[in-house]
Amino acid sequence: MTSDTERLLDATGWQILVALQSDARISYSELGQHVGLIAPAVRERIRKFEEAGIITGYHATVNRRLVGLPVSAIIRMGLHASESSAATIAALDSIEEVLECARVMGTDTLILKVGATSIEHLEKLIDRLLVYGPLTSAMVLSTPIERRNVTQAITMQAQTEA
Amino acid sequence: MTSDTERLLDATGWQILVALQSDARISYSELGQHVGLIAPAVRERIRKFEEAGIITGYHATVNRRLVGLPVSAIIRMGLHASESSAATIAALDSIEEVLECARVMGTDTLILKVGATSIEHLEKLIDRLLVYGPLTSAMVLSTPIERRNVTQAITMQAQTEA
DNA sequence: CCTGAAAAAAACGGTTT
DNA sequence: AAACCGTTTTTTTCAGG
Repeated sequence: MTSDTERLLDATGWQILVALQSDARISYSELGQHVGLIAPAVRERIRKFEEAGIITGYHATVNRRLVGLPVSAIIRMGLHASESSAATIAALDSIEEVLECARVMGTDTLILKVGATSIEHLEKLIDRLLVYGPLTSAMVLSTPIERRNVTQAITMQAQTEA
Repeated sequence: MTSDTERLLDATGWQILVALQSDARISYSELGQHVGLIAPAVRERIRKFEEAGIITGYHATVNRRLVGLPVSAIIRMGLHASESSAATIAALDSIEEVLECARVMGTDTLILKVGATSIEHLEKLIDRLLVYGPLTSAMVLSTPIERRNVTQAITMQAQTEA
């Protein structure tokens, strides 16, 4: 955390950040009432968060099951000797079923989260991915923790432990 | 996809859904101009999406590195014979560093995404998680695909393939 | 799904500390 | 530099068709 950003992240700043993680469509006025500021002040704080790159976007979350993607899987993959990491990532970027992709250090090289309409669809997707490297697939049964807010507490906990 | 939801998911409905995934704070008026509807009509469409559970929320995304959580890891875990899945999930739910958790079918039982302030913090977190079962950890080096919109195309592709 | 009016919120500029 | 205040403009909301 640079000194530039920590100036923005006082108690009020964190309150705003947490509120927007919980409900990105809250109005500046209502948010202001929660944190004890007037709407334009809230607006200005948020603008600075965006400018600093602290807030990278606002996104609606959709229930994939209800829109036709009931199947999810987490796929770990290595890379064939012939496949460069950059080329593989570029290829994955063009596969819409790949919802997330992390480059990791460990047994595997990439870990993907994918969505599919059916088991058959998933099978075909796996075939397409096998081109780039060996896979280890795990079907998602449920998602007990879908998304957790980043709070000031997490970052403070480390300091008290240190 | 039930018949109840697919009535909402015509071409316009999908346009709205994709737009809100890209920018959850877009105004109804602006969204209406993109999809060829007037603001109240857009508002009503969105209300139905929320009512049907298709849109589950609107969330700001924060750059974890800039707010003090530069370290991320994906941790796969089994469960000790003595630990029930429900109890473990409840315990994980109280650990703020656990940002996501999926129950999976495969070699492992749970797959977590965690955030930490430092390597030391991550090490202590792993110690706390080890209580519940054996772990396999992979440090995240980068996230080439952070989040991809769910589009109509994905759900259609399967139909054309079938 | 559109129309039109009322209410609310956002955006803008100027002022204070 | 940051928050407040008041005004203008835009957006949202709600009635009815």
